Amino acid sequence: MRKQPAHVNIDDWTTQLKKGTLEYCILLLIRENPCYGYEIMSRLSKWPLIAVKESTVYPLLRRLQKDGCLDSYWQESAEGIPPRKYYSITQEGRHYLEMMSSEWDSLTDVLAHLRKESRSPA
Amino acid sequence: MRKQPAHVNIDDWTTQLKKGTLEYCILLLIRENPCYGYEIMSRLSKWPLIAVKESTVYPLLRRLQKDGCLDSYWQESAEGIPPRKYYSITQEGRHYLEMMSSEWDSLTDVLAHLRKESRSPA
DNA sequence: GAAATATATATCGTATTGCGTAATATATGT
DNA sequence: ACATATATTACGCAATACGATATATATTTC
Repeated sequence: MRKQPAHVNIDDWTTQLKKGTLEYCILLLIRENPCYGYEIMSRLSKWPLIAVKESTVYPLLRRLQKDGCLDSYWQESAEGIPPRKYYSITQEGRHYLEMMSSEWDSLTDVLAHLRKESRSPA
Repeated sequence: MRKQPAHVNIDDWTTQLKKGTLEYCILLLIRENPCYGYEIMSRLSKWPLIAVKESTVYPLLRRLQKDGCLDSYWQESAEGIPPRKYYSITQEGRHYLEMMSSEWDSLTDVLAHLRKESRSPA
């Protein structure tokens, strides 16, 4: 059982804000070079806002592969390090990424407009 | 029962992208002038990306009031038009909005960085 | 030697959100 | 009589991010 605060919590909001955005960030990372899950987690966690845990990144990668956006292959690592599952982007993934970028541009436009609008006095 | 496509769908993605963002948009609208639900729905629907239905905007307004970000009051309308429930922003709502704007700036910074990074060839 | 840490992947269950569908109520237009 | 516009509300579903946990190996620390 967890307490349900009667007040807003900015951390809860940023969790919601990540929905969809993480998928976009991960495809942007894999777009250039194949990546493995742990690597993605480490690289994204440099920005606190989009930091992710294992329980977020691994299911997301599997889903993107299931949906045809990613391919995967196993690769042995140096001694003592477990093998890594690399994900690479597919043609469909690149196409999807283009649409995402277009929608992202629209969203930032809308927000820029709303933020400016609401600042100007009536 | 609904079909579960094995491929990505940009409309499903934009639905996820709205999570959290809609809350931000609505607070930005109410920030300046008190608004009623139907009005918010109409105004947001001018941008296809953040168009909302009644089933989205009314629960959201109630939640924001429950969490202390909004106050509400009923007001009679012109003849024949049902009374309207107006929502106005509270001090806590304004404070929350400031934090949201800060997080939104961070998010756009991260995405701008990732988009630029992944375009440059290795 | 035992314990903690880093690397690396995976699963289970939960909370929250946006939304489809539908109900309710009033007045106007056709 | 029927559709449309205005306005609010309730029910239930699908998807995502995440906390907690499990597994396995090698290095570091006590």
